Order: sequence, then structure tokens, then C-alpha cells
Amino acid sequence: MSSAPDPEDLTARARIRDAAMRHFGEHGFERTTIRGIAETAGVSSGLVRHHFGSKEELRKACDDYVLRTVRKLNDETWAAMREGDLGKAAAVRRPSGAYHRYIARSLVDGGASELFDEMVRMSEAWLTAFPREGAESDVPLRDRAAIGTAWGLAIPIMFEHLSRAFGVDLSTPEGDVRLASALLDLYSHPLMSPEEAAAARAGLKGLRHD
Amino acid sequence: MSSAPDPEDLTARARIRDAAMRHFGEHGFERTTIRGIAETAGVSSGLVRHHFGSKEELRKACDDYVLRTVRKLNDETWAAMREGDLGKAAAVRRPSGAYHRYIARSLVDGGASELFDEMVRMSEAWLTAFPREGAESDVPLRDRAAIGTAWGLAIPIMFEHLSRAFGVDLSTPEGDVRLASALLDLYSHPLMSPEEAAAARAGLKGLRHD
DNA sequence: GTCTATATAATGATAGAC
DNA sequence: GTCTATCATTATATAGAC
Repeated sequence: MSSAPDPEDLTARARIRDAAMRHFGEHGFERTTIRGIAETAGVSSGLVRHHFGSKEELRKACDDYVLRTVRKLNDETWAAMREGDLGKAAAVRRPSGAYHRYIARSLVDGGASELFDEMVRMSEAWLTAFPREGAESDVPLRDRAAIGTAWGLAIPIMFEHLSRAFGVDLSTPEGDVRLASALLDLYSHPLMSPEEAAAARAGLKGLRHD
Repeated sequence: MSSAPDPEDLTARARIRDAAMRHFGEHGFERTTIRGIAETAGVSSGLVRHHFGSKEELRKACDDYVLRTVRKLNDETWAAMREGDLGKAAAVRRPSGAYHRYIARSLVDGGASELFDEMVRMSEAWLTAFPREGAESDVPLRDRAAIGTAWGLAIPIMFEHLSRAFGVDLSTPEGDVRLASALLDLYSHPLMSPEEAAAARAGLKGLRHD
């Protein structure tokens, strides 16, 4: 899916980082062992230390790499949209399984603040470039972008749960279409009528906070 | 916010479980130590073992408790809706901070499958009881309920990130209103126009899966 | 750049006294 | 029901050879 590997890749350092990302994503930071990463990367634990110093530094390297990758994907999506190639734009945005779990974990561990903030800024740019019709809301753009980002991330974060609920492995082509269809349906139809929203808003006003 | 504590609470056993939920939620399962839980609960580590046998069993007890709590909240929401008390329904649904992080972690660790599945069933019931207008979609109810559940959970899961993006602590009354307003806005306005959705759907069809 | 071997610290589990 | 003391395991970090 595009995104040629960095030149610095293919090296032992890159293999270690990729293995780390997989282990962190699958087992979480704490349960992941340097020895396990080393084994997956086909190197010794000593070499991991040599390249990254500590487990914590290794995580930072992974965070940086993910951030760079997301930026690149965003740029590619803009390019595809400028060319009017919607299919390509969708393909680029399609989440690549390798980063899914790592991002999900990282987000919940609280370590991916930079990534989240950047994605909110990206969402703001998208919402500005493609405003929905009849949009004269008093809700700040930033707020909508933030929730949009959270909703977008909810998919990779709960990927396994969603697959189970759908009854299909969403990482397969069939599952992918099912997921995209459902998302498109939800994105193009409001979940509440204007009346329901007004009623809820009114109910909100009379709310006691305890 | 309703939900009187279980009768079995107030005991050392309950204090341990509550402390465990806090520690698991804040630091994750692996990083949490039995000694730390014991200290927070004001008991010895030996007593934790006495009551729950092992760390894993303790986690299961937490999962059960959360599941029971979510069921109770759902029932209370139905009751409030039947009474037409929308404000109360909103108040009940308001996430209680104590379970937020625990649920978020649990969901990402893959341990809360039962909870997620139950919430999807609850969402199906809600979507059935309150169908949106003009709903003659070929997208299965279950699929929409699953994504709706994931979106709903995205808020507590990324609570800190959202607070940072909003520039307000969303657990405060002011933040709460900001969040609810934004959610209401997004729920009552489609993010895509029918034309955009159709174009995206068409783009999806011509997609190569690699 | 890469490896082996070791030191040190922390943890879950356990046993047994009160 | 509740506690203290101890064992066995495991992982990071380190040192140093090749």
C-alpha cells in the first residue's frame, strides 16, 4: 500500500524497531520483553541495547516512526484527492495492520498525545476543505475535529471486537467492504433527527451535575 | 448518579476490587502490582491473595463488576426514557470516571469481549426502538450497532486526548456541556452528503485489495 | 556492530502465625 | 479474616569479549 520503506530500513536497527512495534502492539509495553523483540528481529538482546539504549527509548523511536508514517499517509491522501482519485484516497487511508495495534495501545497508555493532536489538526484541515452543507454550527471546528478523530481511531482500536460483532475478519477484502459500507452509511445519515437533537439539547440544559 | 453500592461492598473485598480497578485502569494490568493494590485498599498483599487467589482472578472479578454496572446503567436509561425524562437518561449515561480507564484498557487488552458484545446488543435494541427516519439501508443492523458502540466507547477511551484537544477538562461541568454539544451536533448532521457518499461508494468498488 | 554472561531489582505466589 | 516472611521467577540493565 504505497509508502516505500525508509532508506534506513532493512538494517538491523529497522528490524528491531519493526519487531518492537509488533510486540508492543500485541502484548503491550510492559509484557513485551527485550529478549522477545531481539528474537523476532533475529538479533541479540545486547544489540537492542546498543541501538536504542533502553526499552523506553525504543518506544520513543516507535512513536516517532508512527507519527512520520501517519503524516506521509495524510499527504498521500491529499494528493489523491487533488487528482480526484477517490478510490486511491480510500486505499491509502485503509489502515495497515502493522500499526493498528501499536497505535491503539499507545493511545490508551497515554503515550501518543503528539499523534492524536496531529490527527486532530489534520481533521480540521479536512473539515475546512470539505465543509458539510448547511454547516452553520456554534460548535467549534476543533471540537468536531477532535471527536471525528476519536471516532476514526475507534475502528483500529476496537478492530478485533468489531470483527467479532460483524462476524467477519475485517482485515479481509470481504470484511473491508462490509466495514466501509457501514461507515459510509453512518457518515451519510444522521443518527438523530433535528427534533430529537433539540429535545436532547433541552434535556441537557436542565441537568444537575453531581 | 444513582447506582447505590452493592450490599457486599464496604467490605475489604470490595475495597480491594475498587483499588484493583483503579490501578489496572491507570497503569495497565502488567504494570499493576498486587502490593500496590493492597496499599491503596489499606490491606496486606496476603489478604488480596486470600480473597481473589491470583492477579488473574482479581481481574475477572473486575470485569464481572463492570459488566454488571453497565447492565444496570442500561436498564436505568430505558426506565428514564420510558418516563420521557431525557435529562435523566442523559445523566445516567454520563460516564462515571471510575470505570472509564478500566474499560478502555480492558477493551484494548482484548479482555472485555463480553462487555463489548453486550453493548452491541444494547445498541441494537436502541436502534430498533428509535429508528432514524428514512432508514431503508442495506447495511445490517448489527453492523451499524457495532460501529455505534465503538464510537460511543471512543469517548471514554480517548478521554484525556479529547480533553486536551477541547482545551477543557471534559470531566468538569463546563467540559461536559461542550462535549455533549459537539456530540449532539455530529449525531444530528451527516458528515457526508449523499453525493459524496455515492462517489465514495463508487470509488470503493473499483478498489484493488493488496 | 554484535555477542555472552552477570548483577540487581521487583513481582506473583506461597506458607504459616495470629 | 488478616498479617508477615520467604521463595522462585523473570526482566532490565550492565560489563566486557570478539
